[in-house]
Amino acid sequence: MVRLDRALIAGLPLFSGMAPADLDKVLEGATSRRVAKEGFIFEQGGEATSFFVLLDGRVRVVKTTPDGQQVIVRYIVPGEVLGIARALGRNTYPASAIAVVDCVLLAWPERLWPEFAAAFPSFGANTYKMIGQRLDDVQTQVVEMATEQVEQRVAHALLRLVQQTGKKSSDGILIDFPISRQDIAEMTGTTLHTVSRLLTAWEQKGLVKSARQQVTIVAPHRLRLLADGQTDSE
Amino acid sequence: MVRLDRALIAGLPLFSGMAPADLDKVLEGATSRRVAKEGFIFEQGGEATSFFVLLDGRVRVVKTTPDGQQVIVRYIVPGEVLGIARALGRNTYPASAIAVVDCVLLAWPERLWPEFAAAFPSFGANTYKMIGQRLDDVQTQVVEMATEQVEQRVAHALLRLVQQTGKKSSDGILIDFPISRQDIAEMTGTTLHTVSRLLTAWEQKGLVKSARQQVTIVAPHRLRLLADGQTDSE
DNA sequence: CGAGGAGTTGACGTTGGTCAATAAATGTGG
DNA sequence: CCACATTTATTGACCAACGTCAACTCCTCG
Repeated sequence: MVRLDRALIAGLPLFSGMAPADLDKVLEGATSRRVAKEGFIFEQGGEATSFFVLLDGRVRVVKTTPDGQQVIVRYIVPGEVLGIARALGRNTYPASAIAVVDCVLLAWPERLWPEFAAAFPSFGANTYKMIGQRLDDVQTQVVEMATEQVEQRVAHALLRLVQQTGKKSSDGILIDFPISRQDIAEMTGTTLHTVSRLLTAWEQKGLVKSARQQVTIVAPHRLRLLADGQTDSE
Repeated sequence: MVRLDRALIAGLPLFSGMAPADLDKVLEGATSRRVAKEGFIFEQGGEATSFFVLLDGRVRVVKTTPDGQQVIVRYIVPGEVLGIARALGRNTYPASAIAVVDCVLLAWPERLWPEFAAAFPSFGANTYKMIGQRLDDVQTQVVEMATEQVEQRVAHALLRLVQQTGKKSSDGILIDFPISRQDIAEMTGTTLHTVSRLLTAWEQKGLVKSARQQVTIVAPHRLRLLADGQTDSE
């Protein structure tokens, strides 16, 4: 068994404030896991056996309705936690997690969560913070969906992705993983057609550049104005 | 100072599993508070000083957008907790809480939350469960907003209210607090006009009965079918 | 009794979804 | 390396859901 290096997790918000020796103890319970692009990390409705930290890659968290429609709940970037269903009192996963690109994760059995929370005080506090942040995010999303037009919602979604995974490129800021029109539609509750039309319109105005499974934000500031409801007199 | 009786909180999920002596300790930090109908319990953006348990009444939790639009995030019924912002790492309230009818609450200074969590293990576990439930609720709401038509969303909202606060009456199940068309609209991201039209249509079909600030569900099962997308061939 | 809040309803217009056809890019097997 | 299938994206035509605007009624409270 390969010994995992504590440097892997030392910098993560969830483990911040913990002593090096404690980090080693945490790592004793962990196993590392690779998941190929488009592979499932866990599936909606499946028994919640493990929770994860993403070390490398991108993960898409998706909820599927009984009639098969999909909604992308969030994207996960390295350093974030996923699959903490049981820690929150559930014993099945409420959504599916899918590798957007090849991914590397650490996995722990769910039963260790309460042990960690009991043994390491900062772990518990960090958890509350993280969940609080997440609750906030999703509540903001509800407000957006209730009050904004599609154009604003899509703009907000792109800006959030840029914030999370933006990478400077020659043309502007690139969303650093493959993302289709369909994906954006599933994040914002619209259709790929409408997203396509919006992106081409924005491209003509010089706000974004897009290609197959790729979006670059050229003028973030102007996109933000649009997202916040400026009717963009042009 | 009036001594509060531990029976007030003994039955609540948040405090379940705690010893009577511990309940008394918890109550030592509490003060009771009355808020008149339409009064604010706390305000969005205000410094988070206290968290609360609702003992009697109904509370509406509302988020207001920069341009003044309102979204009703949830309704609180007796026994539930509200205002736990700081426990989740925030120091301002992310929404406003307004008494829908005259209310009685218990209030604790926010700084006691971590103390309770540290001193009483079941308190921490109960908190996780509660937050988990709430996260789940609001995520379900996002999925609904993304995939359903207005009619289904309104139906789901009413069914949820019935579940939470339904009271048997001669005509069916009454939503047991004053609720306007505007309120329902703010829960579902639509307009009072559309809600009004839906309710009159449903009333003609015998699904509901409505009056000023009052809704009674006559045929919950048929409303559920409608909510779940049966196009209701009639 | 008057005013303001809540609700209803009609007419109309717009947003954005549906349907359909086509093109471009990517992967696959021979 | 080419032919073909598949996935992704674009774009036009059409239309329905639902929001907007406006007028009016009814209830409740002071």
